[in-house]
Amino acid sequence: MDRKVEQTGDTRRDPRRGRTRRALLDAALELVEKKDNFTALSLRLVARKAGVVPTAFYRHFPDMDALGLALVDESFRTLRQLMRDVRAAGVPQKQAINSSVQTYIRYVRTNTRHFQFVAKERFSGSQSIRNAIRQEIRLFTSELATDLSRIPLLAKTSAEDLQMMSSLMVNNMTSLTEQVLDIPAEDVAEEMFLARMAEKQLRLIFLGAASWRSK
Amino acid sequence: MDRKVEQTGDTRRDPRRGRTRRALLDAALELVEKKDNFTALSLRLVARKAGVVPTAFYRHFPDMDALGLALVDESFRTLRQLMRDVRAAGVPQKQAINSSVQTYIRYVRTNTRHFQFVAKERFSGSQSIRNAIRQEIRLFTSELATDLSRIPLLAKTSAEDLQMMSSLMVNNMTSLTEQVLDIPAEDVAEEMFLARMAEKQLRLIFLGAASWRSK
DNA sequence: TTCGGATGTGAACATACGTGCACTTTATTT
DNA sequence: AAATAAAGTGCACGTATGTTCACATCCGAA
Repeated sequence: MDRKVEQTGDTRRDPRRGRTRRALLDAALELVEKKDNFTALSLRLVARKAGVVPTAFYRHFPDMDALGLALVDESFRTLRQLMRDVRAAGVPQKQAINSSVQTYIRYVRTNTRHFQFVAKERFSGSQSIRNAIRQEIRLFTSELATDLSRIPLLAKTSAEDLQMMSSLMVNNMTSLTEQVLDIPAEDVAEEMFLARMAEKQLRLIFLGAASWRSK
Repeated sequence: MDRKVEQTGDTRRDPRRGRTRRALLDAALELVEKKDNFTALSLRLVARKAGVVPTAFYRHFPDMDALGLALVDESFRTLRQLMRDVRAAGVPQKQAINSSVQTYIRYVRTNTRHFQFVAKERFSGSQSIRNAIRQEIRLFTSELATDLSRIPLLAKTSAEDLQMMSSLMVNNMTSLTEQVLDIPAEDVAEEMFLARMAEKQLRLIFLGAASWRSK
């Protein structure tokens, strides 16, 4: 954030910096797939994969943790983009559930490495990374809750109950994500099965929400 | 399992073996809390914490991965015990949901370290550990599905839909578990809030299941 | 063209790790 | 009391890691 120069010619001076920075981020993402873990990566390993000497790492990040935080940021930036697109198309009604799930799965597939990273680090990452991820998910859930409040059927549902419902849906999406990541990309049959299950689960949740009375 | 001697005097010869084995397992569990990760632990670190020289480790496990698998086994053994207790008390009806959630949370609290371990390694552990955990959860979900099938209201629900519902509930439990683990044990207010949310979510799921028609 | 800061390099350090090996200790079975 | 196998020890090795420092190279600004 405070990285950019205050002058206008930032893009002309940065190409080199930008490139190895990207290379480091990509190297880390790629290595997370192979080495089970982000914590399991070493600064030297990442630098090596990025085609750079270990000490060059420090020119871009103070330590591995900072790199991890950058990855969290990146991951949710793309997710937020998706959310915005979906929101622009209107809140999914029961009819639109199926296509939404399909879209989402395709999205997860095209951003596998970022989702893998988040799924893995969500609970086993460093303290700061865990916090960052949790914070993003919290935000995401809240936004979904306000989306829900605009559905006529849920117009008079209490704020707490809306939050409860959206967290239920986010849970479901999260779990779907992790299941999709856990099967090979070629197994389309299994993927379609997962999709059908997720659609049913979402539909069931909507059913429950429809007949929900605050008690 | 093939560890016990075939003779009768197993307990007289084993105390030493049994004790350091336990010490190693406990050391690992304790260190997982501090070091974010099981993969982040080193054989030497665990041995040190267990009060034993590194090479002694090999007398009990071929490598760290084996230790991890033993921990998975242990964790789910206790969870299965809980399941059996609950089942003995009958499948929770709507009235019993609240007390079930309370019971479960208390259970998570008294077995924090095992649950922490599973939550962390579920996605970021080694291949074999991930598989072991997934297998256990799958089994757990299936058992819950057959439990659900015994509820009169769901008597004529298809097997697939039952599976779908139980996985929805397991997701919810999983997420509750992880949320409970993420707040300090002293924060009873937040814990009660989580409990109330989880109860509502379960109730909503039951509501949805009740008005579920196979399509 | 020259200058200066950003980016990348290379060597070196202390430290930690996994594992192999020959050994001592311990406790039970004969 | 002697034998034996399991459990624990101590030492050594090759390898990997994070971080330091002084130095080289690049490239836009002056």
